[in-house]
Amino acid sequence: MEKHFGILLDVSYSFNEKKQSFLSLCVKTKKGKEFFFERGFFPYFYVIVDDAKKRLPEIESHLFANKFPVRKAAIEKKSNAENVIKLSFNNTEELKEAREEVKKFPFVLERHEYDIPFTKRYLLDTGLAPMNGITLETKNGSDIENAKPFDADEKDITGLCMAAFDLETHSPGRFSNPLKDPIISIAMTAGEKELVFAWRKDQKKDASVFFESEKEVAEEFVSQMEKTSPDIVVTYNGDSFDFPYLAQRCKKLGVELKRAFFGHEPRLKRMGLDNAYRINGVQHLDAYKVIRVMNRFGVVNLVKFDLESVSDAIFGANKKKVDHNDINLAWETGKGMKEVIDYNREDATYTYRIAQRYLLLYAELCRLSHETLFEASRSGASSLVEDLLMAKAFELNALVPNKPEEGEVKKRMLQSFKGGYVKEPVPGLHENIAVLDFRSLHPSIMISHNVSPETLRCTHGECMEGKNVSPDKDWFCMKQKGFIPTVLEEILEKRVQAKKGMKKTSPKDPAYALFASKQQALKILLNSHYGYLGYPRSRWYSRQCAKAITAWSRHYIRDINIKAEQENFIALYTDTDSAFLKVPKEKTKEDVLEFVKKMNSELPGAMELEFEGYYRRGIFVTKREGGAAKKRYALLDFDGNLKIVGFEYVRRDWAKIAKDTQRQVLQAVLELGSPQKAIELVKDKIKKLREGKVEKKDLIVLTQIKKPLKSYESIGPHVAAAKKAVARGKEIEVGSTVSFIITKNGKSISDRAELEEFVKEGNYDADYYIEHQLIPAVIRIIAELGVSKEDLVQGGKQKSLEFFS
DNA sequence: TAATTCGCTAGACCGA
DNA sequence: TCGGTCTAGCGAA
Repeated sequence: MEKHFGILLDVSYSFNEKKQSFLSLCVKTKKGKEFFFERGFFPYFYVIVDDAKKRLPEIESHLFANKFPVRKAAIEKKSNAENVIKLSFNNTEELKEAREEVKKFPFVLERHEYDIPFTKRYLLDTGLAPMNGITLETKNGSDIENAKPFDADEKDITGLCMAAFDLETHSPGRFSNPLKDPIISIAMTAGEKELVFAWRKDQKKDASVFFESEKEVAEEFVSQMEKTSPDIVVTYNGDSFDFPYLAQRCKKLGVELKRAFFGHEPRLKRMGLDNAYRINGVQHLDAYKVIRVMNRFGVVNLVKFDLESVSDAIFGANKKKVDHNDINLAWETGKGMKEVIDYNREDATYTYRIAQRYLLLYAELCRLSHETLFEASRSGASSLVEDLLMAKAFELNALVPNKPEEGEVKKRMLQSFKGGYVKEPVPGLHENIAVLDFRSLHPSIMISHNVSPETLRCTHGECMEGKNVSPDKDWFCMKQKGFIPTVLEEILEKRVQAKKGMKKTSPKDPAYALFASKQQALKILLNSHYGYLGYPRSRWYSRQCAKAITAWSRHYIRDINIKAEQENFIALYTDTDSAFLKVPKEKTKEDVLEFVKKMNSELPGAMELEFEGYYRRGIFVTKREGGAAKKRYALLDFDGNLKIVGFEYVRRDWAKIAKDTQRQVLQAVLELGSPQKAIELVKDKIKKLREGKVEKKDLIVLTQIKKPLKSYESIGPHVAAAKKAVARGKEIEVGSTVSFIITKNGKSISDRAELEEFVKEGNYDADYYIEHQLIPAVIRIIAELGVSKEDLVQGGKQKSLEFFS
C-alpha cells in the first residue's frame, strides 16, 4: 500500500477489457502529474417501487435488454423516501439502457439520479472535489484503494503550473480561414516565462523573425508546452478561436498537437450552442468566459470584453491593439513584425494574468460544487448551486429531485411571482439621508423562516397555525430544519470565517487573497439560491418558496419604514432590501444607529439590518409622465463623493457626452443646491455640439445585438447600423456590442445611425445629440430645481432659486 | 442553452 | 404628423 497526496485536477472514465467502467483521476502530486485508477466504483441510479422487499428479487433476476442483469440491487434507506432500490451496473452504457427499461416496470413509481454523469457521481459520493486536496492509498502503483479529500491551502493552488497561449493568424479575407491562412506567431506565457514563436513569408529581410516556417513555429510551441507541462492551460476565447484554429493547422501541417498535453488531444465539447475545448488531465480555462461569468456575478462590471478593454479595466494596462491589417502587412512585408510579436506576447501575458486573478475564486467554486475547473469556469449560477445541493443531498442521505421535463419547464415559465417592494420616492432634493439595508436579505429570510421545498406546508398542526406563516399564508415547518436552510447556514458560517480570516491577515499576505476569493465565491453561491428556487429548470424548483421569500422581504422592509416613521424619520425611498430615511434636523446619525440597533434586536437571528451610509444630499427626479422615478437617484456624501444609481450616467447605451454632462450636473446641483452652474455647463456643451467640435469618442452609443439581425421586429438604431455594416461586408455576431453614431445623413434616427468605424470625425447630427442625448439626460435633474428646457436652449432667464440657505 | 422580478426610457410602428 | 402601443435594452435589487 502506498500513500499519495496531491491536488485533484480531473476525472474521466473509460471501459476495461471486461467492459466495466472505471475512473481515471488526474492528480498533481509532488512528483508531477499522475493518473490513478478507481476500478471499484460503478454507475448506479435509484428507483422507488411500491414494495421494495417484494420487488428486489424481481429486479435482481431481470435481464435488461435480454442481455445483462443488474450488477447489484439493494434496498437503500433515504431520509426523504421509502422503498428505494439502488441499481448498479457494470458500465454507463448498461445504465443508460436500464434506466429506460425500468420506466416500463409497472411497480416502478419513480426513477431518481439517473442522469448524473458518472464522473460527477463519483465526486459527489466520495466528497472529492477538483482543485482540492486528495489523499490516496493505492496498490500496484496506481490502483486506488481509498481516496479522501483534504482542504488544500492557497499555496497548493497557486503552485499549480499554468500556461497561457495566444495565436496571431494571417487574415487576407476579413477572417482567418484555418484551411488556408497560416498562423503567424504563437505567444506563450507561463509565470515568468514569456515566449513568442513567429515566422514570416520572406524572412531574409527581417532578422527578428525566429523560425523558417509555420510548421516550425507549431513544432516549437508543442515542444515548449510539453516541456512546461501545465496543469492549467489558458486562452482568451480559445474555445471559439485559438484551439480550433491551432488544431486544424496542426493537422494540416502534420504536427502532433497532443504531444503538448501529455498525449491528450484537445477535444471539442458541445455545451449547448457554445463550444468548448477540453483536454483530459489539463484544465482549459478560457479567460474570456471567466470574465463573462465574473461580469454576470457582479465581481467585475464591464461593457466590452475584448482583451484590451478587460486588461485595462482590471489592471489599468493601457494595452495597445494591433489591427488585423497591420498584422497582415507585417507578415507580408516584414515591416512591423516586432509590433506584432510584442502584441502577441502581451495578449498571452494578460490572458495569463486574468486567469491568475480569478484562480483562487474558481478553486473555491470547484470545491463547493465539485465541478472541475473546466466545468466551473463555464457554469452559470444554476449549475453551481445545483451541484452544491446535490453534494449536500448525498451527505445528508437524501434523494435528489429529478430535472423537470420540457413540458414542465414550459408550465413553470408561465407562472411568475411577485418580487421585492419598491416605494415611489419623494421627488426633489433632500438633505441628511441615511441608507439602511438588510445584509443578504433573501438568504437570511430563508434561514430564519426555514424556507425549503420540503418544509413548505408541512403536516404538523402547530406549524400550520404557528408563527412561521408567510405574509401570503404559506407556512414552513418549525420542527425540522430544512435542506436549503441547512446548506445556506453552512455557507454563511464559512463566509463569516473567511471574512474573519481577511481581517486578521495583511492584504500583502498571500493568504489574504485566498480568504478574499473564498468569501467572494461563497457570496456568489449564497445569493444565487433564491433565484435558483424560482428558476424553471431547477431540480429544487419551488415557486411557493420563492414567493414566500419575497413576501417576507416586502414585509420586513415595509416594517422598517413604519417603525422609522414612528420615530420621526421620513421614509424617502425603498427598493427591496434598502430603506432611505431622511433624518430630521433635531436628529443625528447616532439616532439612526440607535434605531438600527433596536430593529436588529427585534429581527430574527439570521437577519440583520445594516447602516450603509449617511449622505449630505440626495436627489430623486420626476418621470416624464409624472410621478417620481424608482431605481434612479444620486447621493452626495459628506466627503463630496457622488454616488449615481440607475441614471443614464451608469448606462452603456448613452453617449459619453450626455453621461459626463449628467454627472457634472448632478455634482453641481447636489453640491451647490442650486442650478446656475449646471445650466452653464449644459449650455456650454450645447454650444460645442453645435459648433461640430465634439469628438467621435464622446458620441458613440454602445448597444448589444441580442438576436440574429433578421429576427428583429422593430429596427432600432443599433440594428439599422449593424445591418448597414453587414451589407458592407462586416460580420456581426449575436451577443456582440456595436458602437454607433447618429450622423447627418438620413431621415429617421435609424437611417442616420452608422457603426462608429464607418463615420468620419465631425459627421454627427448635433440636433440629435442635443435633443435626444444631452437634454434628456439633464432636464429631469434640473427640473427639480425649477429650470425648464427653454432655460437651457434659448438662454432664457435663469431662475434664482436657492434651495438651501 | 442555464438565477429572479421590478422599473425606466427610447424609438419604431401603426392607424387615424 | 399626431398619439398610443409595442419592442428592445439595460439597470437595481
